Amino acid sequence: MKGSKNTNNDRDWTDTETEAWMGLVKAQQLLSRNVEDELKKKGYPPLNWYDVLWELDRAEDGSLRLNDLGKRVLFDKYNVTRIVQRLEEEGLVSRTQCPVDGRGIFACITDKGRMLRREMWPVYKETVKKSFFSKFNKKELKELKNFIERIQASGLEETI
Amino acid sequence: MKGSKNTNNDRDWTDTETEAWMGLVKAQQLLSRNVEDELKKKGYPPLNWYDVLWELDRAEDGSLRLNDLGKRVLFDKYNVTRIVQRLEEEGLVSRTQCPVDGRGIFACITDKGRMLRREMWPVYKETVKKSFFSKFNKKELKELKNFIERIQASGLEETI
DNA sequence: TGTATATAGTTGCATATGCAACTAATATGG
DNA sequence: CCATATTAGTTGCATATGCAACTATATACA
Repeated sequence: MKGSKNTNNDRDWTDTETEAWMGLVKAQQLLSRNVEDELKKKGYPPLNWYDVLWELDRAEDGSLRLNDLGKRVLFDKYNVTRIVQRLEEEGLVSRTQCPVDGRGIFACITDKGRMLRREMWPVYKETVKKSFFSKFNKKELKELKNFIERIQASGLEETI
Repeated sequence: MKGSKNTNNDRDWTDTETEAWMGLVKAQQLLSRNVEDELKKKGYPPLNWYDVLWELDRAEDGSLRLNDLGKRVLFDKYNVTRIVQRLEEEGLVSRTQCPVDGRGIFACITDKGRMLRREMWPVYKETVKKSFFSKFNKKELKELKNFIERIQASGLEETI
């Protein structure tokens, strides 16, 4: 009625599976939180903003349809509307009507936006490097990358 | 002035690093979202709740100090207060004063709470199995687990 | 012992997110 | 060309989260 491994007719995952899953979730949460905290500590905006700026910065002409942007950063459309609105208020992004599709709106990163992203980058970079990359050598990292890519590959289809 | 790899004096991460990092973040977000959606679709409460119930269910006596609980599920303390409050309103958890530490509060899972968790489990389980475990064989999974554990190990210290 | 400091938990207020209903524009199919 | 269904984006309202200030207990230490 007790024992250390209690309540276990849940034993339909192996320990390895459970640990892999839990590990993945916690690891990502921890790492993201580290970055988030670091940014906050230095007075920068949240990770969300960085992600959006980054996607825009690297996109053709520094701009994307809200729709596309949303897919890339994995935000729901109403959140895209809102974050872009906030970014616009800060002058980091501008919004323009799409000429060919009357429904479409482009978000376009401004110089100020590019600057900000560039300032945030070292903080981001160093944190991830310290708490993630530093744990692996080149070969391992490549293996890890390959593993992770396999998850994603089909994860995407699921969501469509 | 253009080219496909633009804006790149950010080249202080290798491609592998960038992809590993981005992959990790996106993969976890996608997977969690899949689970979340599946739960919602079947009329169950959010993943948050599941995580809390799970930690309590497997804990000694089905109860934990809010503080400990928070550490395990990676919530800030005010969010612990609140989620436990909501769970209590639903009769899934009860709160009791800690006898030895006057500041401490225990959250204790109720039978109803255990039941609910058990009902949610198959949904959770199947989703993760389908979108995660199914991509790997036993050996690979173990490797992946080991990788991930390495991140966590030190990630935790960072946050203390 | 008495004072200072740290820890556990809560709460008010501001902000962010989720949901569902809405507008406007495009695609589809007769 | 018209009626209908889709898609992009927005918005009001409810809920959840973050922050900072607060209470109460516990610990440290002079």
